[in-house]
Amino acid sequence: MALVAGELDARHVSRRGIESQRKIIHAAAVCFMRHGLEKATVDEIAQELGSTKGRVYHHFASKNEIYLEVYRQAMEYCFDAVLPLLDLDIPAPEKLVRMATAHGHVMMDTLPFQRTIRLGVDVYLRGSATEAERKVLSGLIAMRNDYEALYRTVLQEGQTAGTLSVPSVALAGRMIMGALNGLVDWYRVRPEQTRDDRDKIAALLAEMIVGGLRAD
Amino acid sequence: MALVAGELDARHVSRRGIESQRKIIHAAAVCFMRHGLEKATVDEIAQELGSTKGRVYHHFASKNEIYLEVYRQAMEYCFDAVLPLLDLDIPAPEKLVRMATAHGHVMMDTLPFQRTIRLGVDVYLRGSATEAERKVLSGLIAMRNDYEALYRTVLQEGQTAGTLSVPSVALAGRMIMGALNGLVDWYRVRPEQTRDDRDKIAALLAEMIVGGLRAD
DNA sequence: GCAAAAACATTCCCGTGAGTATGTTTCTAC
DNA sequence: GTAGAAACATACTCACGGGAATGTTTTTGC
Repeated sequence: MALVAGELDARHVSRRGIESQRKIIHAAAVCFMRHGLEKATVDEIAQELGSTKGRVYHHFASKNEIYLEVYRQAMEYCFDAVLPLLDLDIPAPEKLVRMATAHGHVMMDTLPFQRTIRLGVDVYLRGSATEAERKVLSGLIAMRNDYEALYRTVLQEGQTAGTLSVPSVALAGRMIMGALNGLVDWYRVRPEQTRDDRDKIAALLAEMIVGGLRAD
Repeated sequence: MALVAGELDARHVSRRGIESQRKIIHAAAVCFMRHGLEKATVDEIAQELGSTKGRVYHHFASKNEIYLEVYRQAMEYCFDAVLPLLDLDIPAPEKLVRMATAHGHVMMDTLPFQRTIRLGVDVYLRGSATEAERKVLSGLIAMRNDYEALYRTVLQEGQTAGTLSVPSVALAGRMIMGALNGLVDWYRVRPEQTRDDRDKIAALLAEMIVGGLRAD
């Protein structure tokens, strides 16, 4: 049932239904972040909505399916923020800084989602997943690889152009992702934090990361 | 029961008992890495030992306690590798590279342990833990903070000495940890991988990370 | 060599939470 | 306005796994 990982089937879905699904996904992300993927119960997700389990299982076939949808949403946030920057006609180092900054912002702005996919990644779903679910998961992992490939592309660009000094594109890509994704481990949303604070975090982080790769 | 997080009580423990505990901890780390903290059952841990649940519960009061011990062990590995380097009388950038390299090696060499603490961190144990367990966990988190502080100390050293250019010591520390710990997300042990391969990974990674912080 | 304690194995209990079955309400189409 | 389907709520089932209870073997101290 439901739209498994964006598989928009032809089945008629009302506006209200879509909106309900959106809310469930979001509530699930919050619960997953709070208690982990397993500890977060479906009842709890429903309660977060001010609703009951019936609503959740009307829109999703299983808890796994919800998780997969959170995953997909998280990846979409990343792509939406970074893809537009690729077309910019600027030197690779600058482009990389822009991409890293954007990614940092996404991490902070969509924290529950990003933290969720970090918790489970591929370890969750082992065994307890159906064949179909595993297939969706493979697609999502491929999606994440594609995303990371964007960075590698720019790294290679800079290496070729001579503006970057990258001893290993693969390793540099890993390093960038690690440093940026680490944000979800320590960043905490605080009410007194302004937009400016997040800007500064993202900018400084991006500059430090790319700094080690600039050609001197 | 058992040595909760190194709390070596006066109770007499035989050499055989100690060894048994060690094996349980190690088997648990492997299982935790494979299936996550919740999915990994105590029965499975016992099976990994070629034993039964009775053995496990003879040495540990709960599954949580095992997890805490894995956590502590993981941190100890880190400290053991990095602490000696602090006394070296070399410039901060070099020292930082050495520390980062050592940390990278630990990540790869003790993968199951490091991956385990990454899975749960503080999210696991929420609610289902006893007061005592939570207290031990706090201690372990403090331990991790202390470890990260080692890096911040050297960062500050370099900044003061003028050999490093660190806009934010706190943020730089986070960045370094993120980039290094990210290793456990993508590094996979492969039989054909030599010691040399790991050396190269650790060295390149460390250089890229610190490179962005050197004073020009 | 013999208690007694440690180091296990075996068996059982029982709460928890995913998923289901079924009822009730609200919307939509005609 | 009235079927009928979508969108929920309520109540139930049932497997799984943590931990306890209990039995058995091995080690250790004297």
